[in-house]
Amino acid sequence: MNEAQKPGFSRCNNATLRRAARSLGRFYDDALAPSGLKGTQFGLLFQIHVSDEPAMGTIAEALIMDLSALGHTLKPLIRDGYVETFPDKDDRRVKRVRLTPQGQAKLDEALKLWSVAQRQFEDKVGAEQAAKLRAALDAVADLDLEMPAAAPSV
Amino acid sequence: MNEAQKPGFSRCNNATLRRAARSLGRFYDDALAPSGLKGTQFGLLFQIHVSDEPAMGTIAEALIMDLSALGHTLKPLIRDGYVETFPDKDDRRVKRVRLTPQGQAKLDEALKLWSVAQRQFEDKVGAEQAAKLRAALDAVADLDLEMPAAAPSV
DNA sequence: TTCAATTAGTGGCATATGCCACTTTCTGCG
DNA sequence: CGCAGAAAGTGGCATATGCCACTAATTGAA
Repeated sequence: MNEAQKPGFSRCNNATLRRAARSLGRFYDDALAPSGLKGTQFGLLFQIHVSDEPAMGTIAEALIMDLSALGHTLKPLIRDGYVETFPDKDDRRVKRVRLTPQGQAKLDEALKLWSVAQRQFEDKVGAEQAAKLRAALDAVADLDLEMPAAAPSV
Repeated sequence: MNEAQKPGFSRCNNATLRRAARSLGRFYDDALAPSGLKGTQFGLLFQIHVSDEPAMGTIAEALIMDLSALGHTLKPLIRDGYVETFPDKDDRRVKRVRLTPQGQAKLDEALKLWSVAQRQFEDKVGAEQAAKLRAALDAVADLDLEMPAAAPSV
């Protein structure tokens, strides 16, 4: 790859991040394939699992994803019977989410496959390096980035 | 966010990466919004720009994306007149891609918006840190990760 | 030369994500 | 109490990505 190609391109933090995400995503997807889950779905099931019947908004916030996107992503998981929703007792606007027994089982199954990929990855880059990378990524994700927004004088 | 939530989740390198990508993606998307381009489209136009009438396969390889995905992503850009394709002179299977004059203009326009976002980001995390992060991400993207693939004895 | 295998793309199908407009509930204030 | 405004989701629409099956064009070897 000559000077003009990747280097110039990779100065963009966003593009570099997406590129890495596509690459790693395929790897984890492949690893999880036997379970029938995608990496994203696995992550979502796991997030639900470690939370306590979270509200949709809570999940969306934790994963930094759009609420409606979460709704869309949840649909196949509900359709396949891995997840179910129910209204909050005190606020009928709130919809809570939990794993079904099948969802729990599927997650357990996927966790085994995930471990293999995770270990493989960490063997390659080093557990320490991986942890640092994740920390850096979390920091980036939680940055309070905002466009100058046309600098309102007020 | 208590112990059970983000920390457990964020042990997954893939999930952490996607989360950061969603977050940063929105930031760059917002910045580019006035141009009408998404971050991905901007990246794609730029990649085409710095390459020399690349074949689709070449672009897909550089961006580590599926060839068919590239084809899909290219469609809106072609429809909007920013990009055009033409067959390779020597190999009729190969389809080459280039920016139209409008595409070039749009890229120039978007580059200004991109710079603002890029600068903003680097002011926050430090240019040095950002460069390190990109290097780490490129390293991850280019890792030769492969599943044991059921260890074929042959 | 001829045909099997390989290579480059396409189209269909499915998930991943976002934004926007709209509905339903709540909340807070007058 | 009653209504304006906020908060939580939904549905529609569009792009982002991948996989698979299939077509067209090339290549390599018999």
